[in-house]
Amino acid sequence: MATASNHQLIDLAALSAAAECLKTLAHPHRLRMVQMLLGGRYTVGELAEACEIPSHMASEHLRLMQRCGFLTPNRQGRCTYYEVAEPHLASIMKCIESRFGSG
Amino acid sequence: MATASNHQLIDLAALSAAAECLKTLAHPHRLRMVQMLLGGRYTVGELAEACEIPSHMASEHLRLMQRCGFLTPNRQGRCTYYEVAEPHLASIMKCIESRFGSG
DNA sequence: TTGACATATCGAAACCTTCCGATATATAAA
DNA sequence: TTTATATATCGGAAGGTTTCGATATGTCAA
Repeated sequence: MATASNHQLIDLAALSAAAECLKTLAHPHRLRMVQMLLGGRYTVGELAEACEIPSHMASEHLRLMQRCGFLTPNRQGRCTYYEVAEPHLASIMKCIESRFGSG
Repeated sequence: MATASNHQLIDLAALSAAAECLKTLAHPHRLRMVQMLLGGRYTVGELAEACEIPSHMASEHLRLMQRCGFLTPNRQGRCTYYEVAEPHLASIMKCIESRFGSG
């Protein structure tokens, strides 16, 4: 049976890694950034402006998300573009949108 | 177009609520509990034993998850059974399993 | 009522996160 | 080289989370 409902419990070490990633995602500004980046690439400054925070704080949020593999930076002249690097982010974000979106 | 890709950005207030919920989920013992409870109902003691923690700490984790609407308690004699109350938990957990599960 | 058991709550110590101002680096333009 | 712009990093203050032992509550059995 391919793709059978694999309902073994995940071991605690893997759950700790998952918890780390969820903790990283669990911030309103970071969620906004991820939601934007799922639709294309943006610079630090653009993301900062969308979240209404100073860009040095956006930079810090982006660093955290880079550290757990969600995003990758891509320097282009003076600007750094960030892009989504973790494909699972799209499906997690869809879950969040279906629960919290205005639809 | 029904179910068109609803790609408006969620407002920051809703993202804050989402972040709260994610933060609550973002703990290895709480993830283990949710994973178990998606397969049936369990008592505080059973969940504590599965996580290898004292039951008064399991009780605290369960209280947090109850507070954000994930679970509901159900007293039966001396035991309290907890059950999943938020249907979206199943799909979020599936995302997590597909990324971190041993499959 | 007493004792045993299951769960819940309290208060404090230890730890982690967020945020901020200041400063550093890296690139481009003058 | 100097200046301006964009991003990154540092150190510390404020606030939140986790964990623990101690204690309280709620239920059953004797």
